[in-house]
Amino acid sequence: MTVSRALRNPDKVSSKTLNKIKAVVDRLGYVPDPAASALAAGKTNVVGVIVPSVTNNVFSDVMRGIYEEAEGSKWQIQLGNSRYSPIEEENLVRTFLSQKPAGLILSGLDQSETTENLLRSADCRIVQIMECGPDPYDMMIGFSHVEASMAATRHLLEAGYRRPGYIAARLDPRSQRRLQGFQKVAEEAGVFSASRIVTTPRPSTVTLGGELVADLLSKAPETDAILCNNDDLALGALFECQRRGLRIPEEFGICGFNDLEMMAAANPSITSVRTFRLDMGREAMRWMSSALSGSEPDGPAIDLGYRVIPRQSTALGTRG
Amino acid sequence: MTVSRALRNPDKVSSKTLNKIKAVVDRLGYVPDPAASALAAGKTNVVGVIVPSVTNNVFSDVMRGIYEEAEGSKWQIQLGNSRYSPIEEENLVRTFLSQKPAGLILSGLDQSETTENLLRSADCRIVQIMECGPDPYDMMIGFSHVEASMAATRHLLEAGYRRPGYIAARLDPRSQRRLQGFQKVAEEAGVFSASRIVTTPRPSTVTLGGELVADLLSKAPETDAILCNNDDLALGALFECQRRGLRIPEEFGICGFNDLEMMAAANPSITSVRTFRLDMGREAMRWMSSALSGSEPDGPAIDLGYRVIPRQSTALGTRG
DNA sequence: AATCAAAATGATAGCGCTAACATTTGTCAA
DNA sequence: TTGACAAATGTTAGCGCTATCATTTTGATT
Repeated sequence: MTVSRALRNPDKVSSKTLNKIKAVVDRLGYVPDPAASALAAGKTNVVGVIVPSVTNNVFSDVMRGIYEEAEGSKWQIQLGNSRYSPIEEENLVRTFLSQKPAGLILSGLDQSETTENLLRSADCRIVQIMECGPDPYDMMIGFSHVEASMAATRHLLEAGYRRPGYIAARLDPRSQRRLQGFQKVAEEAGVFSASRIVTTPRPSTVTLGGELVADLLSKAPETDAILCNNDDLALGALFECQRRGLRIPEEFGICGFNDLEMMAAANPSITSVRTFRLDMGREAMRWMSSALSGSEPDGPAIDLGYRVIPRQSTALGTRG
Repeated sequence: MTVSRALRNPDKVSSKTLNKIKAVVDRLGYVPDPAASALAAGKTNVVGVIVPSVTNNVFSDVMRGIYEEAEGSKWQIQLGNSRYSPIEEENLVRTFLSQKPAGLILSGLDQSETTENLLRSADCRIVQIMECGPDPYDMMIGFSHVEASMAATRHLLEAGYRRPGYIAARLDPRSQRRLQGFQKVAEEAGVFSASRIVTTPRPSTVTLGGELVADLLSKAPETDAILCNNDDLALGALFECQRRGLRIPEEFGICGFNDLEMMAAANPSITSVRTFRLDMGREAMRWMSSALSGSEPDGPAIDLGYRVIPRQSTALGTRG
């Protein structure tokens, strides 16, 4: 028993015995069995993380933030990949909960009803990431996708573009909201046209960005700028425009979303909406840690915001 | 006991009782406690995966392959991020092994001595990925980085370039071997110059690709082509060359490594060495599954190879 | 030295499952 | 009907920890 204490709570044990124990542990190469510990204590040090994709740059940044912050702490990250499917998400939540995790970090607001019930009655701390919205399960860290894309659309209009389009691949709920933001601002400015929206259920790639732009230009050749649902599409769009000899930004403006590192390096550099993915991961894990160690975070939710980063690809030079 | 059997091994139980049990399980919402199971059985369904980076495109493809193949099986993936550090890798191996995993998938051949000892005496199946080499712990799936970069270098020479350079960021062991391959072929062809090699310990980004090319061109302005340690650098190099007005491929050839999807979409499209990352992940997990269910794979190791994909960025048109 | 509270350590039971073996039930041939 | 054997089910113990409470030790105070 004293050994158990020494290993989990060293300051509850006198330094003399502590040293003795350490020596023996070293000599024997003893490592506690987490399964036995979990069984006896009825809880684990596992923090489950559920993301819709492990390939996507956006989520890999978030994950890196989480891993960085968990590094060196007692919390053990376990990753689940829901592949954008609410059903797989539900299964993952169930699996994770059966492990009596200390906490759960998951993306978005759009869980299935069953998942929601599971989570509301779950005996662990929960951080929702990627979005801000009402009625969090517990804690929430994200930003408003609607507002972010509204700001991007306004930027296009302020830059002087008058016939903006939108391209998007696989429309997950967050992408939907970004499209809504675009539509709202475009309508308010009287420049909205449904024919300038091109989407596909296929997952987004750079190549697809080119194809979507090609589609868009054949359907609505008057289009003078696009807001892209993400940066991969934006890069593909840039390449396609260059192949067509369209001058950017003079004849055609391009704005991405997320501001991946490559956007600044492109030629011309590409305007994008910066989102704070690494910070989101870090903050989510930091909140989780402090909640688990008893100190409640300030509020139930934090909005990390966004920032439109104007670059050459929309630098038309004329104003409204 | 019959319930335990019914849940793990349904065909050891009569269909009558099985149905009864299923009904009750459903009604009660019973979910087995994995910790208790692990403790009693002395083993788990966990397959630990250790990768050096979760952000890197290369590893995220591999991970996706692993997740796809594990999907629906009883094996539970647990991911560890060693962040290119042998010490963190050692800790992860220790942590994973304390969980009595069914298997371990890890990258590369360059474990620390302690890690190697841990793994050699580990009571679980092991698949090494990313590289092929001698003396596997257990199973091995990868390709030869030396040969792949040798082929890429030969491609540059055959395309007609005569003063090839090499740029690389953070030189992990696999990158080192790629550089060696370049050097070997270049030396054999009598076109090697150490001044045309530019490296940095910083992690690679698109921006960095531009900076490295700028460095290279100021140190060795005669350079007429580069082999890039990865595709991010290649893309950055392309942009930087375009900014400088260097005509590609006529004045400067660019070859990447990995053949990320965006290489084909770029303008001009970028030559790269295709590696089979998704397949590597899938095969690794497939081998793991079959090894764990008793059917041994054919051999201890498989070489997935590579393929140079010539594109516009090296299409000089002249031949050696 | 005697007293007492606080700190440190120890004893016991049990977490929920499964391995191993024991027992019961079912099936078929003689 | 009986015995022999396989299939199905049941019994028991214990996996390696930790919660809880009991006991001992320590150290400060009278």
